[in-house]
Amino acid sequence: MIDSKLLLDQYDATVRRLARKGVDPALPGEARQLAIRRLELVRQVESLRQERNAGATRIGELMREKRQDEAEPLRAEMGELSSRLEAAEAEMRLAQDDLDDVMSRIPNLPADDVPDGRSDADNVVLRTERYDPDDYKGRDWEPHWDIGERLEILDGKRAAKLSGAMFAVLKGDGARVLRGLTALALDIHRDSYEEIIPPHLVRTEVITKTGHLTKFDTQAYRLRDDELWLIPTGEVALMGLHQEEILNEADLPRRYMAYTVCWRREAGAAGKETRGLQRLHEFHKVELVKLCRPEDGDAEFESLVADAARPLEMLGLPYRVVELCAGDLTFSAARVYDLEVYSPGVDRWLEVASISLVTDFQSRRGQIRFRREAGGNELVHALNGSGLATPRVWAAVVEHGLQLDGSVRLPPALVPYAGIEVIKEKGSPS
RNA sequence: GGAGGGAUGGCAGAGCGGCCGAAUGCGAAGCUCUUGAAAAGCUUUGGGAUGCAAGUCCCCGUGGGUUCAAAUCCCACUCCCUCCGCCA
Repeated sequence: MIDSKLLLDQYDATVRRLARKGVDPALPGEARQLAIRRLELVRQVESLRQERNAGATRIGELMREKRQDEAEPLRAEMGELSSRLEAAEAEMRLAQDDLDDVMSRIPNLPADDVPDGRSDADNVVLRTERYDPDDYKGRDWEPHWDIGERLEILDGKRAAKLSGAMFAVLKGDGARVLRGLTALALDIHRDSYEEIIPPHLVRTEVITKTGHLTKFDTQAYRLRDDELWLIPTGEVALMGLHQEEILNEADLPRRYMAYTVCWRREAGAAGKETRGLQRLHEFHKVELVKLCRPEDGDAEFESLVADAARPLEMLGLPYRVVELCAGDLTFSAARVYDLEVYSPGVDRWLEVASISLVTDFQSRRGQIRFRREAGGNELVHALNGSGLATPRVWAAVVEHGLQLDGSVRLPPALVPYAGIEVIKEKGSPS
């Protein structure tokens, strides 16, 4: 949620900033009217309450002085006032609910230096590392799902038998590669991020306040018999950690990482772009989250991008950094960089990490604050990014490792973690 | 799943329907004293809304109710703890 005061104090500028994200001005306009209405009602209610309190105190005094006869008429008067107050309070609550409802549909403001644009076509490639199209000419490349089935490390048929489309079964060396990737990622960040193993089921309240559950976002799976949700990303659990807390300024920044399973309903049919491990209902991910002071947000963002790129560097994968334009930013982000790895098997860039500067958008709803040493409490700024999203990185490692004899050579950095160097076809000579 | 107990400030822990945003203790911060430290003394020490400010208003797990007036009485819910059962 953005600060509703912005709609009262800096309306025009706010509408302009939201417009860059493609928000119809009618929405902030409606919110502004509701905010004004709420303020009027708050003032009205408070003055009525002041009157009531004064009257009640007076009655108390009269009672103590045994002046019943004087108290009685006042008491009748106060009864009447109280019912007026009750009505005003009910109206105020309604106005507050209406305002919250509209505010929850307004996305975060884009950072001012985010490029203009409407869709992913307007995103900006900031840099490309280790990619040369010539490297991929003159030989055949194979998509990871074919390699996986051939080497018997990925079993799409049985995954479908167990759970349906967009699920995966990894076997043998395939499973070891996944386990190795997560261990690698956790090790890389062990000195700068505190590792957390959170619950994978969270309360409605927690997932709502992270902005991952809204009226139009039904990504998350819900348990039938309990008021709990399967986390769609570790971010939900990590951001939930400090909800309703006031941290000390000296304790910031907080940097957390968590290796979790992520579940997403991914409403919409399976198809060409979801083959293999490209998009799954259930996958494993190492997530990075930071909470920091507002003034440190930009620097923390830059270092988070570097941290997210580090595993790709170590694995020797060609990747590029893409800055999302204002119109393509996610709902709660002020700035997003995507890391995309080149997949020779499908000849596409696949998003393997998304790093977001969320500013105070999530902490406002979750009430995650910090106490300034100079005095006063403020909302923390939050950032999140993938430390390593296993399925797509798994796919990239397998596709890039493909050798002319059909086997797959793992990147040297992964070897100690996976415990193997080359994945060969079963029964082939070793 | 069954039985009982509880929820008040950073923590512990009082709180007759009005003088209670709330005693007291601990913790923390500042100051005094001291060569320094400790000890002692003094002071400060929750969150939020509204307002230029003074102030006013709200918050004692959450939501309702009774009342002129609720931390205090009533109802519902949630969570936590203990014991029993089940269990990796």
